[in-house]
Amino acid sequence: MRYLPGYALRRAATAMSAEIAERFATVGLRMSEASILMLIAANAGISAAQIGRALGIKRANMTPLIAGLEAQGWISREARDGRSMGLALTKTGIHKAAEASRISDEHEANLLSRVPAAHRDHLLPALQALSATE
Amino acid sequence: MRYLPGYALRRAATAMSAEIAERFATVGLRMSEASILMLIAANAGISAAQIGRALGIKRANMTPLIAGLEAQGWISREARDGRSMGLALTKTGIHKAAEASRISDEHEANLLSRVPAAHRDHLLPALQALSATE
DNA sequence: TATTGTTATACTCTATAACTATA
DNA sequence: TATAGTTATAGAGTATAACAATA
Repeated sequence: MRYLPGYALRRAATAMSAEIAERFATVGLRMSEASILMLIAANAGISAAQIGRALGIKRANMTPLIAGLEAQGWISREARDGRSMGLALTKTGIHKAAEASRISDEHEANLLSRVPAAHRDHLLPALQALSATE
Repeated sequence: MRYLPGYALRRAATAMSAEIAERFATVGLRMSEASILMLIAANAGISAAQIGRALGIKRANMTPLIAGLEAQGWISREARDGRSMGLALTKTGIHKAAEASRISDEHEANLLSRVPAAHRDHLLPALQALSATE
């Protein structure tokens, strides 16, 4: 069973997700929260719906996520127009997003270091071919 | 964000898992059920605890899975010793496992076909390096 | 003591449906 | 009509704790 690419893909993703989730947890973040903070850091004023589309999170599931980040004092919301809110990081949110970025970078570097050099440069393009929307 | 291997890994695994889940659903199977049926097909007499270890499913979560497969009439249980049960496929279970195998094979072939030829042979060893227990 | 199977429970992620307000 | 945000809800997957019976 281990020789099946699809199976190996799920196992590797599970293992790597568990690893970065554990790293994010050390600073009190879940993976979704860390991803959202980093996305807002790079795109101030982005809306919840736009984040959902970028990260593949349904609108209905964004609501409690955004509310939680706001309750922690990490993001602020300001009306863009009558129906959408622009999101931005607060001062502590900027710090939190920086922690998330540092952890993400460490994780990505660690991940790549575990792939034998002969295969390393092939991993990303292969994975991108699989998640390409047809 | 798309250029991060860890992120691409999660996205690819999510996309491929959704695809095979949809394929399995056409024959009334969930991914976990299909995996268990295929594992029993290749290892008659295996126990629930052994399956759990092989597939990364906790013992406590195996119980309702096995009960469901038995309720469908796909597997039978026979005492191996006083505390463990050997699992085997019934006649309809053999048919169901064969359907699962066919779907799995089709999915794996389709998956590989989507990876550019230059990267194809590198995917499996790269993924295996990531899920290797250290 | 360790393992098997079990029950109960809970958390996360994901999904759909329905609603209001606005573009 | 389509979009944004919200609420309620449900199904999976996964996790721990505890227990009885057995190895």
